[in-house]
Amino acid sequence: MATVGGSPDTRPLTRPELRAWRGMLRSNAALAKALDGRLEAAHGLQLSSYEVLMYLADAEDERMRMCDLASSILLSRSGLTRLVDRLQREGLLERVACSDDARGAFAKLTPAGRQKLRAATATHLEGVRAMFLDLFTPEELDRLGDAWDRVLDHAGWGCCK
Amino acid sequence: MATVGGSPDTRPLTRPELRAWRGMLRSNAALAKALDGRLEAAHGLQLSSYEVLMYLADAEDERMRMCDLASSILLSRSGLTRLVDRLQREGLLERVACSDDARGAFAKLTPAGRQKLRAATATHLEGVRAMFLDLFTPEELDRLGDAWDRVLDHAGWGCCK
DNA sequence: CCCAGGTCGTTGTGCGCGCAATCAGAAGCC
DNA sequence: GGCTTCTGATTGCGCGCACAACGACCTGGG
Repeated sequence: MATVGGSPDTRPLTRPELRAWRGMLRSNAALAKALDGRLEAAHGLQLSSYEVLMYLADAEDERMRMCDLASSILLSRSGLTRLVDRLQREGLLERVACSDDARGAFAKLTPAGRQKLRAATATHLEGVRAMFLDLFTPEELDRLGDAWDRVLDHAGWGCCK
Repeated sequence: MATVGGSPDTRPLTRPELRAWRGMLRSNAALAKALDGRLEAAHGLQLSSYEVLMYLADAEDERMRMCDLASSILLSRSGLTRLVDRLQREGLLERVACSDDARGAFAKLTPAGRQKLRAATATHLEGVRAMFLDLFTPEELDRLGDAWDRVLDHAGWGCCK
């Protein structure tokens, strides 16, 4: 029926394959849009802004190099520059010069930023749990985690990005 | 230690939770970027363009209403208008008036579009299999499919969007 | 010491997207 | 039939992002 020949698998996706693949795309889109919308509505904060504040809060001394921050939140360096610009303008973080590398710059959380993050975190975590985590048992979450590790590892993102 | 009180679960994410959640975000980003890059490099086609052609090819008479197309590929109507503009300019599809609703318009695959899709599909499917589907057993894919259904169902996307 | 090559952050530019407004046409109501 | 109301598609506009180019700076080899 299908094209015969041993080339790298190009058959159309089977139903289960389609379900697994397209479901992931749609779920991700739905979750991202919903969570971003909630955060925006409740605190006037973009999801990407939230991620910046969150990584900063987790970092030592609440500060990170622009470069590391960019790769943490999966953004280009130029994109991060502008994002940090906006957050600085809102007073949620500040730029701090780097003493041992005059090229470098830190983004550092301000008290206002810390407070904003606390409020936003409640909203965000509540959403993540309600729309995602709570739908699965701990065992299922582990399975999912394994799956992602497999994907990221195979894509070469576990190590170099 | 943590804040005591029975409010809707706002504790920080546990390690397994974080792994399941952030892994999904990163996997999705990695897959999307990689697949889009391949498609772009091999055929000068965006992932979103590919999706349009694909849905058209699957549709009856290889044509779909703009509206349906937009919701299929999770794009705003205005976004789709421009995307179809571009694809039309490249000759991959054409606009066809709708006889029973003068407001409506169809996007219809051209022979060139069909051919382009055939070539791109090989690249795309190969990528999806290599980077995602092949990493899982059929049983695991079913589990994943179940997971997505749960997420989408709970988000109210199974029915109304 | 000096220079080549790499890295960090910023800026110019273009692109794709969503939102809101708009227009044409359909659908319901009296 | 004439009115309001709704829907499909397009357009104006602003935003956030990536890419490429740039200047400042670090680093290693001669």
